[in-house]
Amino acid sequence: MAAPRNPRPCSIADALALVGEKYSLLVLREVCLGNGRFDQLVRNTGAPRDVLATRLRRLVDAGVLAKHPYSERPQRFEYRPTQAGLELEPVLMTLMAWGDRHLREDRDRPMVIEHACGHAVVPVVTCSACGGQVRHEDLTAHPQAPGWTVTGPTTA
Amino acid sequence: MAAPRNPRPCSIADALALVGEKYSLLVLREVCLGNGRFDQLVRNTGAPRDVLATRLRRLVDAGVLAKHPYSERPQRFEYRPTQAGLELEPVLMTLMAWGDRHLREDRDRPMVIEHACGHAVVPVVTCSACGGQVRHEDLTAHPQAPGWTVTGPTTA
DNA sequence: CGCAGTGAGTTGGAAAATCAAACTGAGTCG
DNA sequence: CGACTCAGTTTGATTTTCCAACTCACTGCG
Repeated sequence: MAAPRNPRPCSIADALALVGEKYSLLVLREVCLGNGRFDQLVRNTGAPRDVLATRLRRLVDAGVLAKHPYSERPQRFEYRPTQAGLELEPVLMTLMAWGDRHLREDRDRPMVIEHACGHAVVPVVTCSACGGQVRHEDLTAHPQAPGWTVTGPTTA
Repeated sequence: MAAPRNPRPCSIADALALVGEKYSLLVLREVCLGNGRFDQLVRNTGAPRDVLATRLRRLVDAGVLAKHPYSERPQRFEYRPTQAGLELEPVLMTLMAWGDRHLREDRDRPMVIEHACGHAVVPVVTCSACGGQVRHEDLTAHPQAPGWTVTGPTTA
């Protein structure tokens, strides 16, 4: 009885519950750029210090970031991405490309990422099975949990 | 004057400012799945109704979603992704794959997306120039704005 | 007609998160 | 010693979120 809130079970939701809080992905961006110190993170993300401390704790606990000491004696740490953290970087790249494309008319992209091949990265999401692009019209969703359809739950 | 907070200028930040608020990407997920009606969105995302209304307004204003009437007289609408919205779907797919990989040990993925090629989508982010995978170790960042380095601003 | 029901929100107030600035504490530098 | 750095923590004030209840337009049903 009483279904308080049971939204669709989904790894997108799970992922966002972890890294979707305000500033978390900006922290990851900075950490991937090599700016892993607390005060750098404050400056570069704009996060309030207390919020940042909270986010960092969560991300470390979840295994997305790890703390690395860069100085004993005046004990100092630096945050770095774990393997899991690094694997989120393609998500950031794709999001950046989307922002560049849709949130800026002109060519004033504030940051360009260069790929090992020598070109500016323009990420394309592809299907690992066929190599083709992952586009909406080529996708069909198959919810595995009972009761969760894609055309509308209809509940009954 | 007084520089209150000027974080790094970046399209990731801009994109997140728009679609990074709680529930926004879940709304987009549902809308891409074809569940674009208000009450469906409430049920499937778990968002409070007032928050959902606020998010929908923003996403429509920003051109990520559009309102489509599916009934005159008892005026009823449905939200659908615009082209810009659809182009965010690959981001969702990549995020879902990350969640499947890192937030679940077993193979109980709650939703499987099938690609036109017949296989379950396992998205890979590639460089459009060379076709190679976009991985951290192959990337070099080039901030375009002055004062924003990748090894630490140093401010001075 | 009268009245329960649906869809798409809006309203009101309590609870939680965010924000800014000041503070702490270990330790170094001059 | 006194000033400074870094990595946070504390303290209140401000904003958001959350939830339940309510509205409004309209559609059946009997």
